[in-house]
Amino acid sequence: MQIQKPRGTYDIIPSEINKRKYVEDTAKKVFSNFNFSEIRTPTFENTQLFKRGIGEETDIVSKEMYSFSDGEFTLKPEMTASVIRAYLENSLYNEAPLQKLFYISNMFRAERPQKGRFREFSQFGAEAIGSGDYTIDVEIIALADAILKALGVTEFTIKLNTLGTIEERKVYLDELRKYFKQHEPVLSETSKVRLEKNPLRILDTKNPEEIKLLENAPVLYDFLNDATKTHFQNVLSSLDALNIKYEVDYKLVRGLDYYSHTTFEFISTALGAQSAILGGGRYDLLVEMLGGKPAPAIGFAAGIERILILLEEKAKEKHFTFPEEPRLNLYIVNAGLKDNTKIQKLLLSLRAAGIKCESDFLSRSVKSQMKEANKLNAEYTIVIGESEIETGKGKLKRMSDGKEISAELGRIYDDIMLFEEISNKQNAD
RNA sequence: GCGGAUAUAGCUCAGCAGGUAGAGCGUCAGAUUGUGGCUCUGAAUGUCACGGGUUCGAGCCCCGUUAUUCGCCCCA
Repeated sequence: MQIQKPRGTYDIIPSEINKRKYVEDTAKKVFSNFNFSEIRTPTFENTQLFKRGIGEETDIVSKEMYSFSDGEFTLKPEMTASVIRAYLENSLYNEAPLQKLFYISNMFRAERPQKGRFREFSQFGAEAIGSGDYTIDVEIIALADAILKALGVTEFTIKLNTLGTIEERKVYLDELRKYFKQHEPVLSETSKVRLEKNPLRILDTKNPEEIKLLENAPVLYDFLNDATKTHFQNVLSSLDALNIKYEVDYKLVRGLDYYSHTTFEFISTALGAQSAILGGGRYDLLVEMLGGKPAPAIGFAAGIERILILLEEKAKEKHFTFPEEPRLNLYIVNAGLKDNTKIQKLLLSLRAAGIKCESDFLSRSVKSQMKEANKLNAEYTIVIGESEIETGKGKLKRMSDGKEISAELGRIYDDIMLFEEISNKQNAD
């Protein structure tokens, strides 16, 4: 048996790489337009960072981490904790009061793979650290929205909620606990555990009986104070003004402990069980939890594989095409030269001039090389054999229409330019 | 961690009452002397996922393993 890739991982072969590049490049462009700066952090961190930053009781930390060296280190399961750690460790707060950071990176979670879920997966995301102003909430949501739209992803719904502050939530959680205690027999085993540790997450249940229970459960929003409500309403009215459509979902809770105030998810209608393509929210306490001077922050992360699934489906239905890699400019056919250093010399000078070019390395026939040039979608070909070497001249052929002009081997670059010029003129006439 | 489905050439798949495999696409090579795309001709490639069992005989039946996939949990 051959060795296979580990479960939940994938190879990106050359014929597929353009898709991923498209997503990454598009995201980068939009991040840059929003004046977010890229940050990169190590692939693994001290396990303690995630335990403190994400929360011991979360699924990610309690059962999905890839840890090694006796648990000392862990492959990063998400980026936010790492970014905050780097923000603190490099004292970025001293460089500017507001840091707008973005990342594109792979993550690791030991989950059971299924559609749109892998053990090694990629996210792009942003973190804005230093502002508690609602305007940055809007900026972050608008940024996420802009990237998806720039990518050509349109079939999604933005769901918004506010989780308030810890103090507000405390009061609410007591009420919620009381409510669920009354109905404890109906609760599932996992919900019973959550009742003790994090009752908020029961709101996230998919169990039909529990959903029924939720209808009469106390609603968090009723327990929030005016400042919190105003913050949230300001976010909503700004989004209205920006023409960004959303749905408020008071049952939207997120799986990570650090969220407060605004939270959101971008849900696709076309993805199956893993419908969230992007998620995020405000986390005003995380910086302090990780040992820094308190700083409010908000961020999001988007699943690249899930976005790719959506785009691939659109491409299949011809509603979308991925950009291709730049084509080969020139293929030099070796017509029986045993010593190919002359050709390689040519290749080198052309490549140095920015021409993407290729020749034969299999000693194949002229015909085969022409076929190869055609397969590679080369713009031009030139056949070089003994006589071309002697005369220093050859015939430059344009593959799109088969036209040829004579070219000097010493100045193929110029001849290609000349070719374009001549035919442009002809087209103009 | 728990359920369901699947596992035949690089890809998509066919195969049968159980008699040691086929198509299309792709790849490669040819169709007169050093020139592609269309067409035609030909070729290569499979321990039919792995291990065991039933049988005179298994890709096809049974068991196990592994992998893939969809779902539960949770998340991007």
